[in-house]
Amino acid sequence: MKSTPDNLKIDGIDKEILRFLMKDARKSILEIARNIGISGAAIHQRLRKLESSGLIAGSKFVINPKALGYTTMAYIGIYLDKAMSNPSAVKELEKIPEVLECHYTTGNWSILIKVLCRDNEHLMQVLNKNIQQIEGVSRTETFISLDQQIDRQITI
Amino acid sequence: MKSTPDNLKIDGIDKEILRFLMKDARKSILEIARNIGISGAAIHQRLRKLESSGLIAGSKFVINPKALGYTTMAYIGIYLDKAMSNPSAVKELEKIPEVLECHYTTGNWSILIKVLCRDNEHLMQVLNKNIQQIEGVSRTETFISLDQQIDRQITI
DNA sequence: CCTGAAAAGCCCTCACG
DNA sequence: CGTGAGGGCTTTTCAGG
Repeated sequence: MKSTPDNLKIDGIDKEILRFLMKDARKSILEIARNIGISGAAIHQRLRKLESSGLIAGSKFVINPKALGYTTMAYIGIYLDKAMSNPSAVKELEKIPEVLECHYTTGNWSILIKVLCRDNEHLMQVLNKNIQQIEGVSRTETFISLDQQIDRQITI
Repeated sequence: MKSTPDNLKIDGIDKEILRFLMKDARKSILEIARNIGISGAAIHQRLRKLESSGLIAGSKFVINPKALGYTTMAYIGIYLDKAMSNPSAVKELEKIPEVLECHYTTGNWSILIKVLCRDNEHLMQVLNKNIQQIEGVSRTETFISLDQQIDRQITI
């Protein structure tokens, strides 16, 4: 089972290890060890501890959407009819591959989603043919990201 | 309708390799090779090709913010005075570690940001003591994410 | 574009300070 | 916590089909 957040003690060396791997998940343990100045075995032990603590959610290759021709990112606020339950809307949104994030939010909308499309025309199709077709979706508000200027993880 | 730019040719095997690594960046080349059914050397060559094509933006360890006590995520729409330039606002936002994303958007706001805070009180402090203090920020609208139900990358 | 082989390097465990 | 040593696996390169 998971350990509780309270018995999680990460020191400066743990933080250094994490900072290296958050930038490059494929960096070798020995290279990190040489950078920090302790043995590979020590890094290995600390990593196992960090993994079993639940702090590490996994690792990912990040692919560059622009290289695949996906250049239009947008946020869409969705109003749902009162009769429409959030879970069944999410189930439909999951089927749309262009939907990368979905948040159940406070405020005007029921749902806020992030979509990634090839271009504005593609975005329009996703809006008209996919999102607006979902039962219970009454209205949407779209905000196109002209430029993403910050993209990072939590600072450790 | 083309889905990829012309100079980039990725076939089914490339896609399989990427799908494995997008899920787990530390999966070994040989393990991928065994799954796909070709030699490790072939996977290695294809990975080098994919890296030099610009398709791969990097790799990341994903850490679990909840394990660090960060449980409140929110989106904040920011209105800027006309006199305030976007780049100088972004420069200030970069200094706030709780700001994870920053988008220059069409629509009502000048800027849409994503923040991650420990709790609602921390969010309030970030709003009052950091964001509202930035020169040129006239008004903000905050949407707390009660639950993030989808979080994924582009489908390959 | 693939392969298998071979050298170099890394992962992981262990016994111990 | 830390270490260094060692067996086994991986990475990386290369000549060849």
